[in-house]
Amino acid sequence: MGRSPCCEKMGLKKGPWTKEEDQILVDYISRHGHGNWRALPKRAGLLRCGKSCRLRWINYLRPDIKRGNFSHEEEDAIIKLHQALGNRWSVIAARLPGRTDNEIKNIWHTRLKKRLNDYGLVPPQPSLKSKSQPLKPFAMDLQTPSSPPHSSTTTSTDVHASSYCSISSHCVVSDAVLLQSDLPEVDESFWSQVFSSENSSDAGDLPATVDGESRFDSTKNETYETNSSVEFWHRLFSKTENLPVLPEL
DNA sequence: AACAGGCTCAACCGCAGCCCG
DNA sequence: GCGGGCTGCGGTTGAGCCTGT
Repeated sequence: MGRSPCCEKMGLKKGPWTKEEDQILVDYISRHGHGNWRALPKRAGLLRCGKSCRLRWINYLRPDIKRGNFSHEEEDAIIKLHQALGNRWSVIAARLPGRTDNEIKNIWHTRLKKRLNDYGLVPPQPSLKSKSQPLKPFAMDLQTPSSPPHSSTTTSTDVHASSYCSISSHCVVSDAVLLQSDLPEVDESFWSQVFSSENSSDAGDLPATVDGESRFDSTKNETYETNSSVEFWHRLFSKTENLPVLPEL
């Protein structure tokens, strides 16, 4: 095994990327795909290591990256998923289309963790040491409550959710269970649909907080106005709180 | 206006696991 | 089955920005 030597080579640039470098990388990948990351910088004419190129592409340049503030729903989803999955940022990111693991990790450490601490709800340190433990995929249903979760039976892979979930919406539910069956896979087009309609005349159908403007501010002790998404999570957890708890993931 | 402390986030580091010869 | 190379992941860092005094 051992560490890849590519970043140790002399003469490779480090630090913030310039617009020119970004452009070169985007141009190259859009034309040829990334292929072998290690070989990419040389082929593209970049004085960067492949690792750096990969990170820049995945975390910043990818066309499907959704920039901007996290919505209330996304923050809730992160909190819940973190409770269920632990620090498996890439898995959490996979449930939040358009968001990167790095971004989610940052949000968690800078805002959400602090927010939970403010409420005296210290997030547990999940005992998920092994990356190889199988996780049956599920997805957070972040759609509006007008499209209710799928009704179906409980499965053995239901994910135990948190007692501190929905802090941002003041919707704390104890020992709730996030059902895989309640959380259908998110269509990758979902976010683009939601956020493209955000500015449309149909935006009234969307949760009031989806634009991130009316976020909860724990430092000011302000709450979100009750909105449909809050009701949705409340319904979800209320509906499921008596269901059996999963064994540890 | 200046400074200090806090916060954010892009980027780096190093390990672990997967893949392939 | 083994070993080396590559990729992906999570933890950490630090520069720049923000906010309060």
